[in-house]
Amino acid sequence: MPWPSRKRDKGAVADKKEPDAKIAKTEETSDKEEEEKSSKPPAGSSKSGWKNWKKKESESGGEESKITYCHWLLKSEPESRLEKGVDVKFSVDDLKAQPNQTTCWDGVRNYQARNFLRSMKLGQQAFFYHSNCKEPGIVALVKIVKEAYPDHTQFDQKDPHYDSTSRKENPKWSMVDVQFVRMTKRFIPLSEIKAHHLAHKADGGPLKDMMLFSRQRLSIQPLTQEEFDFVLSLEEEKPH
DNA sequence: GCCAACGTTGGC
DNA sequence: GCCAACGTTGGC
Repeated sequence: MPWPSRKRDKGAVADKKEPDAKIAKTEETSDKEEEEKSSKPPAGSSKSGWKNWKKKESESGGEESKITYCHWLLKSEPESRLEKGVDVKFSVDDLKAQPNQTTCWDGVRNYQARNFLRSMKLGQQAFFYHSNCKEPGIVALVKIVKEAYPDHTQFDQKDPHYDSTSRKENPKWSMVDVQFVRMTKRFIPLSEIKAHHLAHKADGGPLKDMMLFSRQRLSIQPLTQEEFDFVLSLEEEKPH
């Protein structure tokens, strides 16, 4: 079942040696486990960390952590690049070439991205985004066909995303399965989305808070319904 | 290839 | 717990 797949998001944790203590305070506060679904501080985490996270959230998104997201943007690199000797390229054509045009989205090693992965629901749609390439932008629509389960690559020493600190009894990292739905009617370049984002920051339009720009390094990001609808409507327009 | 943004690490 | 150094992401 594990299809070969090389998604983006090597996250900073890929070769960390000493996890725990410190980490538990910083990112795990915001991201660790499932506690944060509720709006209370995770058990055993520092309050200040939680508060900071909440603050950051409202600053960048203007939304509360309560809102449930229904749409996503997934970054993947369409051009070859070696990571620990392994090519991490995974373009939309690579996705289409998979059995059932389905892949497991492995290799995510960033806590915030992981938590978004874990909140994905069966059938939800996502944009497939090409990053770190000549023409960054949205190329396709995909959907979640299997909800979060342990990412086996964290236990595989040969894998570039191996995490020696993760225990089988309590895996740190998750993945979902995604299936190709269709190409967008045209390529929607980052530059165009960004131009709308800038305009909307001035006039309060739907892309004013889009995470692609406020959390530029996050490889898995949620979109609000309005953001999703607006971006999708761009495929009907003439390119410019 | 450059480098800004930003997350992580580790000394103090 | 602060913060400088460091490493990675990813646009350009």
